Amino acid sequence: MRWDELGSETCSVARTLSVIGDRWTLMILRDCFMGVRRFEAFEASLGITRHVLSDRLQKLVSEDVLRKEPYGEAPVRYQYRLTEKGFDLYPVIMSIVYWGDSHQADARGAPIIHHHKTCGHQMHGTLVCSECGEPLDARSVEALPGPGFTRPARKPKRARPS
Amino acid sequence: MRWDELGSETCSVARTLSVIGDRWTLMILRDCFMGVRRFEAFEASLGITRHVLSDRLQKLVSEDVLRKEPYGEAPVRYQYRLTEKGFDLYPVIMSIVYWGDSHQADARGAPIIHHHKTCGHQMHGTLVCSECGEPLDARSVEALPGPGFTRPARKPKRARPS
DNA sequence: AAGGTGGGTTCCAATATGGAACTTGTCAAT
DNA sequence: ATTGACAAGTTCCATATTGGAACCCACCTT
Repeated sequence: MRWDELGSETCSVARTLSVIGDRWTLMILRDCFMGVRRFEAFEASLGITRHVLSDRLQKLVSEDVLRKEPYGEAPVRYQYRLTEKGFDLYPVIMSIVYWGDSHQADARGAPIIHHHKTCGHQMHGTLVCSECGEPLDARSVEALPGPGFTRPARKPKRARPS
Repeated sequence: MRWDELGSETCSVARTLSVIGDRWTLMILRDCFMGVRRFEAFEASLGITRHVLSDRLQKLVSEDVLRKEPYGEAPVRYQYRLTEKGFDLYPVIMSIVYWGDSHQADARGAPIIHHHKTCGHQMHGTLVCSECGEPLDARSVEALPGPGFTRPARKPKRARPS
């Protein structure tokens, strides 16, 4: 399966990864959530090549995750900002951050701590059940076919020449 | 910045992505959470090439996200299973699933629904504050330097020949 | 011994990425 | 009116990474 076919899979993971699942896109989005907006700022922050950055930003804009808006006048400059759809990726980023803090941090601890303005505490994101509020773990969740389910067309094993 | 340098960045997103942030790894992990264990089963499910699959499984094993265990006897077969560290990626996968369900599903709805055995409801994962339990959104969270923080060494802009 | 299976490796062509230089439009200073 | 600077890209080429298919090997089964 090639990368551009992923988006048409009957799987929300595949569909999401067809948008954000490449080498650099999530790093770009991390920067967006940190307030980075300008082309050169992404470049400096990420060490990504301009070529790839340009390509990824365009893809994110075409997927409606970012929008490109002009600002200033004469000279007009552009900034890339998260759309609501892009904002909704916050749980993905925060889950990634927490896993990194838990499992990939050096001895000193997490590089960044998060402060919840609503309650005033230092916190991390926790995934809970939308219905009962209990923390989720894989063992207590069953996956069942939903309304958009299509039985995967199992690719026939390539026939060996007989 | 090259891919193999990502892991040494002072950022939990970068560190996490150095482990799971490539084209196929998250798809492999999705399969793991769905109960796929054998080499050929991953291949059939993903349509990934054997070469890349082999490489990714080895990387995940070396990062302690999966472990390779022999089972059966004569012939010995192998299976790849999630470690606890791998299991902890569940929130990442579920956040990705929910975003895909919300924004990339077709008109029929989500391909998979989730049933929480603990409470008996159909549900999705929600990210909440670990302290107050309120749903999180980016606007209500401040990021501050933590114990493992190191001021990023800003790469000097390459000097233009004067 | 011939064929099947699981779990890989090897090889080559096609893609994608890294690195650096070049382009375009606009401003600001000399 | 030129020179230089800056933001935001594009272009070009060398190097890495993938996709696709074939090959390998140990161990069954018939």
